Amino acid sequence: MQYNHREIEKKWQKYWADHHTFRAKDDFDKPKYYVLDMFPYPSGAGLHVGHPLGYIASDIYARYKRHKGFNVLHPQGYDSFGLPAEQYAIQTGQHPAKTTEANIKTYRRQLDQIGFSFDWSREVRTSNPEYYKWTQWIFIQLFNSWYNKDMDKAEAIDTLIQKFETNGTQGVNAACDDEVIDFSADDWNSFSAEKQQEILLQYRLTFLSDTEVNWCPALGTVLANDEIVNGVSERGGHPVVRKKMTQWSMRISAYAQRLLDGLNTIDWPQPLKDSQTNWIGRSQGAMVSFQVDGHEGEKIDVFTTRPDTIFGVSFMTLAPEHELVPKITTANQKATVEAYVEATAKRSERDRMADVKTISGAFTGAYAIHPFTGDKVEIWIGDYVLASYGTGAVMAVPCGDQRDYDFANHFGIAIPNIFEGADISEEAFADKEKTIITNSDFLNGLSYKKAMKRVIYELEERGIGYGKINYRLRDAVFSRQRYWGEPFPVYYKNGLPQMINAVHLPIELPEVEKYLPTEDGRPPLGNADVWAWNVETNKVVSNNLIDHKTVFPLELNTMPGWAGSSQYFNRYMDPRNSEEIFGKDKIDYWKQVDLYIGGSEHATGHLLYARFWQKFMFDRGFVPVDEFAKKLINQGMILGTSAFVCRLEGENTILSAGKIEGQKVQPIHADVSLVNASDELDIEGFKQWRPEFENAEFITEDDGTFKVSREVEKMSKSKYNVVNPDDICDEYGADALRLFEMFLGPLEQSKPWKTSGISGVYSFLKKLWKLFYSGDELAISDGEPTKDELKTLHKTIKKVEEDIENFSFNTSVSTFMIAVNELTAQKCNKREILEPLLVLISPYAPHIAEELWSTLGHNESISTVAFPVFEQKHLVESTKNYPISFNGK
RNA sequence: GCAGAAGUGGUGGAAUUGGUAGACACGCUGGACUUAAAAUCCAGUGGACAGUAAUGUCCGUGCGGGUUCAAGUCCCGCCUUCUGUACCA
Repeated sequence: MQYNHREIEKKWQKYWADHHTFRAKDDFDKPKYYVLDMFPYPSGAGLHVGHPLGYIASDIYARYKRHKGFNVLHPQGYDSFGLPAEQYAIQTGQHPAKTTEANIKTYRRQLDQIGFSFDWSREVRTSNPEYYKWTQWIFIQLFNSWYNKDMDKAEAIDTLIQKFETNGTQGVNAACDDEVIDFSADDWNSFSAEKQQEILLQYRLTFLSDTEVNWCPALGTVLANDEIVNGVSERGGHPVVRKKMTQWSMRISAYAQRLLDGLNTIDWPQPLKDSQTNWIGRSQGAMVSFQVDGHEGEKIDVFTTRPDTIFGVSFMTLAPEHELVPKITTANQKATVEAYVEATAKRSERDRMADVKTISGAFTGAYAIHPFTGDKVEIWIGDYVLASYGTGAVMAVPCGDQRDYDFANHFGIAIPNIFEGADISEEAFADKEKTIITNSDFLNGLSYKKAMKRVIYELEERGIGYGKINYRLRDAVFSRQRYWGEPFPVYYKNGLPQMINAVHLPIELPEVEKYLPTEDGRPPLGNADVWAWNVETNKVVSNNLIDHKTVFPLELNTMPGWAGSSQYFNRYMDPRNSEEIFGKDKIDYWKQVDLYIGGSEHATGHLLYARFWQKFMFDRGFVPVDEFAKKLINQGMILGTSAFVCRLEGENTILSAGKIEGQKVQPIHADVSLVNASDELDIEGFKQWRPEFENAEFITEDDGTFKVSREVEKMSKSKYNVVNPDDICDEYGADALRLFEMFLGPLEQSKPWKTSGISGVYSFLKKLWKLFYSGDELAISDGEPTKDELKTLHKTIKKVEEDIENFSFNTSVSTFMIAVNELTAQKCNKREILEPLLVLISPYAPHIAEELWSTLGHNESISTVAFPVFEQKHLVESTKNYPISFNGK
């Protein structure tokens, strides 16, 4: 019998589906293991061979854990709300639900043919109302919570109301808006219900506020900071401008410190932790107030990480957008300042970033009073100070900060030196360790550390400042002006948001005529005719009925992409529960993801928000652990190996790779499917594919072949180097694809794909098959294995087990090859050797393992057969060559 | 600029703890089978030099130093590539 991958792979995929082989059981006595892939967005383009890399790795691990006796949860689903489907809807008028459904079908077919052991009975889709019901539910929980800094956790809003009722704001230590007012218990109790709601909104973990947002006119929506790359939208590369809008926000900043601390408790890659640490951006320093000379009551607050250098302040710089700028600018300087402010406003964010070197600014004519010396210091504006960070103002210490130094130099401002023994003639001195302060009154002679302590003490003593820890992390804007996302369970009464009672969820996305914003600039849901809430019937009703008494308008924004992906890992534990987001017994058993595999591009988006929601859910007692994923691995990218033909410049002559030396040529991408394993181009195929070269002259190598030159690039359609897993599965089979993807190299590294290499693993599978068959006959012996055969088996068990535990899947594939090569040489056909070998191989190449396992007479799937146990005694040698070394050789 | 990762044959990579560098594959070369090709199988394959040959000698893990009986691996200094991030006060 011949190895026929097409037949056996189909057969076993059907068997697994029919027998629900990979269904995770809620068998609470068994040890559990939860393996999860990052939520895929089902794009219209389908999968290329780079996408399944992580899925294959996680699948191997999941199957391995089943062999090891674990109850394995290995689910899959779709992050099915998102921009591309909506953009497509805008262009074609097709409902995004329809295209999403079609894309999911393609995705599912592609995933199925690779033989993954997913428990599809638990599939979730974020765009499914049964699922987003719980996304809306969590939103309501966030709305009904505040952050108690004294307890360092989120609490129900009721506990805050109690505090207000008994003591007012006295003793309340909460994460809240900046401009909250203080009041007594009596005040509170005399406030109108509306006023009380307005105040509470300033404390809730999700809240409405007028925020400066990143507005993308081309996409017609706001974008989160992590959705903007180099000042343009990540998707589409459209320009982004700042704009003030009323938006829902999430008070993630309340969790900044805990998000930072939690990183120490989880086994995630260091680069990923570093980028989260960076994004949170903790810095320790002090707030200092500077009075403005001649403007009674006006002060400039600055945050500084170097309060020890305060005696080196020789000017102040405000961001051009700073609110004080128009107030304090003198008549003399007005024209200059206004011109500068206007010029910076015009410069796009992108220009500002691209052009870091140019120093610009303007003097306001006003002066601030140095809080210690009482000296007058000039107040400047400059665009190197960002309005969005800190207070939008800095105390400039040119001798200790390079940007201040450059600014001072450029405008001829004095640079007083406050560092003992430091040379500041060329550049600023910023070495904290070597700092000794001088020319600084009470700080003279102190080191950085001592001076910090002392100056903060003085600032607090004199009431002009205080020590502070600042975070770069901003509260996350949670509203999107989009159609294809979760609707908010919110209606408006007198302009104040009201939560719909959770028992009436889900609030389903309404039908609209058009998916674009309305003509008067409201979000797409503004096009819906039936989008109002009746508080008596608790139903969504026609807009015509809005009377602001029993029928109210519903929220027009929808939630952002990360809403649905921030708790999906918990929902998988109990995905069909319609009473609760998940049962307590289920979450207590499955607890958290044990192994999470996905790309590093989610470092500061999904992975930060999901950790935030998990901590919130933990605080409120819904989940038992405050980190959702114990271990995380970032799989590397699979790159394409592009093929080029070279055309002689200005002529219609195309040269083979060996003929281009010394010639002026232009490289042209050739489709990789037209190139064979020896880099030879199918010239006729190429001519058909690019008819403009039909009459071109092809200069071949001396042996008559035409060779392309190759280069490793990102896999993309435009580079014609995309390889489709469908083709690979058809020609070589899923087992070969799985083995080859692992064989390419270490999981976490990026590596180039070259289809020619797959013949190696394919012939390995054929050799494995041949161990069982002699000609057409199954030839298996029940005889005693020899010493050598046992040695081969046991060293393979040892190595493969170590490899899987270390996620070193590439090396176990070579180990299999060595084992099969050795057993072939030994002419081994012993059941006692081949059966355990099949179990070893089955996580990697499950179809062939199942097929051979059943031909050995087993009626049950191999998937839960115990993993073979390594025995040291088989590796002991009877004779051994000892290498002897002289001088290390 | 900052942070992280990586530099090993023609190519992907292996060497998990400092102990025979290049496992396993791809490709290439030669051979068998075939009218021929594909497929399959067998042998060889880091470089240089010497020898008819078996074989031997030397050089070799980005570069320059160092530690050690012994370094791809450890230490110091540089170079290059990739990835992330950036006027963050």
